[in-house]
Amino acid sequence: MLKKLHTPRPVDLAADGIRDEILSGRIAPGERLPPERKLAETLGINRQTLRAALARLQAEGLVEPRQGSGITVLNWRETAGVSLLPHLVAAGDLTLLEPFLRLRRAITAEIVASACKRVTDQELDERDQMANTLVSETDLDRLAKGNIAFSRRLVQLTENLPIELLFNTFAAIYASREDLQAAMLRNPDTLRAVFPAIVGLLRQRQPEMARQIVLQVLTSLDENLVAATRAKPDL
Amino acid sequence: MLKKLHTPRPVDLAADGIRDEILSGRIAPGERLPPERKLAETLGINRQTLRAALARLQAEGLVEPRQGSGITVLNWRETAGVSLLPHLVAAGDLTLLEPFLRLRRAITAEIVASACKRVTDQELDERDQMANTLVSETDLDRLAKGNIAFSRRLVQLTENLPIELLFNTFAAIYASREDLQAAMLRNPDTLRAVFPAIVGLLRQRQPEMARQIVLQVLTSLDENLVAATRAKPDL
DNA sequence: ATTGGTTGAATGGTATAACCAATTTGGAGG
DNA sequence: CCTCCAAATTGGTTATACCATTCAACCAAT
Repeated sequence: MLKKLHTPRPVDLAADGIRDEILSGRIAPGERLPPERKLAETLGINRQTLRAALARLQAEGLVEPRQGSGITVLNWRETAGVSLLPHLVAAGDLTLLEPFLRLRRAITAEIVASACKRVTDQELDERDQMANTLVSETDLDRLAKGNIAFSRRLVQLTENLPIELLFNTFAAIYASREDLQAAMLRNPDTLRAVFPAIVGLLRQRQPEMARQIVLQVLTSLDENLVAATRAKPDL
Repeated sequence: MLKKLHTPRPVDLAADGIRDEILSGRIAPGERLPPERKLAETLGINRQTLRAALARLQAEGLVEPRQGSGITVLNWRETAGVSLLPHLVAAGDLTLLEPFLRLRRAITAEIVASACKRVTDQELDERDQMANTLVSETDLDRLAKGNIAFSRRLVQLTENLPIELLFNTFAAIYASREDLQAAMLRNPDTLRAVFPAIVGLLRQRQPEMARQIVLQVLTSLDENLVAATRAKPDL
């Protein structure tokens, strides 16, 4: 049940390669990529395959082609969307961890606060049961999966589609780097303690108080995580 | 200086068409798209062009092709990223406004709180000057642009790349629907009053207090905006 | 010399056809 | 009924040609 390690596809190699050129700054914003025909020859792939790769980069907000003119490299810090985040963390930039966690806990606080307003008694019981199952979960892999599932259910409670989509991007980040998830599971007890705590907050139905508590608690947890990864840079 | 209204390109039409089919639910998650060859013929375009359109949808997390098997439609509520948001609001779903604003103000509060910790005296003076310019700005278009610029500068203060990227997505939404931005400018005075208020919060350098105030104020403003758009559904 | 339009090259967008690679399907053989 | 293999199905890639847009060089008229 290991990862597929099929021969990497040309389109993936091309997209990753060009993306790396842009993100590293070796191709500056405002510059233009070589013409497709030339670039394809350089990369040793067909022009159509190259175009497929370029389509991805365009969707990510890194480049903008213009017929007759060329393909200009955009200033991705001002044009790229959150979809770029998984690629950035995949590149291994550890300084992204702290900012990312900061964003995540702001969102999480909003989620819990919003859920406080909408949660029904039935939902409360279901989450309570789910939390009880998770606190006694010993298998770390299932604990991680349960964490995602619990969080997603919480998100769905808010009936906030934009937040749901943002959560999906977060989940994609975890998926792209298992080591990140592993780091979060370094001391599983703290994670296990989170679920009942959240249920307790939901039960009180005091949104703003819940928001502040979540912010406080997560800030403390995240600081530990950052410190731990700094000590062990193998993440 | 109007919009280019060149003949819409086949790849755009195809991508938008298929995306709409998926988002509207006419193609259910788990189902498979017709084979590329057949679908291309149906749409009256070439297979390569169709593949370019499919590449976008894949980047957005709507479909997942598998060689030999077919192209399966994903459950986009669980797989799509925030990059889908502009397309959703472009589709005209007004119920998205309130959730979106809720997310936006949670982020904004985090931005201001984070900026409180990092702002330098020099930055403070520059933002103060910028705010003073904006409060007396009468041209609505320039006010809107100044708003974006002011906000972006604030985001950059946080030195939080994930939040920067998220902000870019928000900016893309405004760009995709000018009417949304117009709605926010309906009573410009409230917007103009925001800039000095934020500078005042930065000056106090009390992050958590700033967060709560921003949340309170924006909640009030956003409620008015939602109510206004409900009254005038022309947004 | 400046302005204006024209022409041609450069470059991204689309079309057609063929072949490769992974998957699925269905029948032969046990 | 099960297993296994071969053919059909389907996405991935290559090759080639042509269309549409942009831009620069050039030329002519003022």
